[in-house]
Amino acid sequence: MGNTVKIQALKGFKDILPQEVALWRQLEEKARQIFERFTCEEIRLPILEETELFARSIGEATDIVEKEMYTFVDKKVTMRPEATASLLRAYIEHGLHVVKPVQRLFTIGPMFRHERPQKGRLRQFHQLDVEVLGSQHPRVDTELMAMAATLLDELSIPTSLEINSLGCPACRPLYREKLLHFIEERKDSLCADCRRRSVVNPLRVLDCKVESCRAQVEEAPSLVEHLCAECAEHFAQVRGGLEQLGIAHQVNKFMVRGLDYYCRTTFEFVTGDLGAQAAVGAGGRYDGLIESLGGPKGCPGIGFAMGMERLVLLMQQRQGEQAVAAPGVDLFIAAMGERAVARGFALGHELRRLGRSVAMDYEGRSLKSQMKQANKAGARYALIIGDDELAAGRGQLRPMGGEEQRTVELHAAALAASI
RNA sequence: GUGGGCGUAGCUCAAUUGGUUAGAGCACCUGGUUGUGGCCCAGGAGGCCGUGGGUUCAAGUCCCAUCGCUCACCCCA
Repeated sequence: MGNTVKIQALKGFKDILPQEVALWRQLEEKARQIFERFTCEEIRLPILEETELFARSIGEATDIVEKEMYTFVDKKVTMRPEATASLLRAYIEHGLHVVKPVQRLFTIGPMFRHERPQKGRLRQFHQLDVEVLGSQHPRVDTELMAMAATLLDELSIPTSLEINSLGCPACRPLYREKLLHFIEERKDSLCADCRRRSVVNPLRVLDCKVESCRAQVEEAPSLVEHLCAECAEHFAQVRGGLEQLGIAHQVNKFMVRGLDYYCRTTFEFVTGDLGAQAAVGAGGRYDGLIESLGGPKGCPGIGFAMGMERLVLLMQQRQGEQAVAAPGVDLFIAAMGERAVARGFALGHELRRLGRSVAMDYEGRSLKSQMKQANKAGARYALIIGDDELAAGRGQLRPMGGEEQRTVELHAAALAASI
């Protein structure tokens, strides 16, 4: 031990310890329950995909593809940095559009990005991901946001919903030109990052956090004012739908998305309780993407992802560190002496086969110590077996709640019935 | 990739202007008369003070380096 090198988890990779797992399960169960209420079906996807898939969908020039992917260079495969690409690959590969004209799918699992970790941001992180494929109806957009809002609401996580429209290939290029012109005019007074953005991804200048940039951007031409007739109508209907359902939201005309594939509706659920990581969920429409990945022509899609670490952090803030109920132990078998332990061991197995959770200590500790363990394990009953009990074929069944202890037959079926 | 903060027991933290065997709480183990949990009491175990150099009679404490964690920028869920 002395001179072995300590091995620890990789930077940005975290163990989720038993105590925390309870919260994760709570989140997963609630998410599945609500997604299924909105008739979404679960799909499970591989973690490794061809590198090409992500390069084509997310965009060659994005930070994710440029420098954050975990790629096996020699094999040309990558650990997924997000779920949409994989899900669409599966959708196309299995011809799911033929099976049903509108597919509602969700998936839950780990994603990988080689970023510098910080609060609410890890290198292996987990997302809830929902995609609706095959419809461009604005009600679908609304429904998806309604579903996310429902989940957050039922988790008691307060957020605000911000929406915007990014236009489509018909109107965005025109807007982009205008924006570039606007940026060019005041290039000298923008921050260094924004000057870089103006080349790489001009829309990003809109959501710069630097105060001096923000002030100027206020006067920048906005996306929503330059939408084509179809996009404007679509956006109006999405907003109308949200109002109809009573879902609070506000238009943030400076909200853009980092991934190339988004068009029209984009949205973000934001919180002020996570430091710099304000977005707990975000998504948008990507009508051209499926076709560009080799799917059916003109097939539209929309989806969103939620960061589970961020949700869990917020759940912890809401619920405090209160110990979530440990998995209940029905019976703790406290046996003294080798023969009694042997008998208890066999009895315990039978009880487990009968569906009871049974704990036992094999270390030969004192009865007092075993009772302490039973208490700590949260056992509902303790069964005490010693030489006397063994001889009589009976044991002492002690309810841990404080009720009177009684003598019981050492038969699994009888015991199972009384605990 | 760039900055700031922090590294002492499993966890949360103490340790005077550098001074001798580095402490506490929680958790853990064993007891508090025969074989009975929670509360209480007593005892025990548990640390190369992140690592490596340096200054000094003397370093957990000061200096340098390095590694790690963390927050923020960037980017994003």
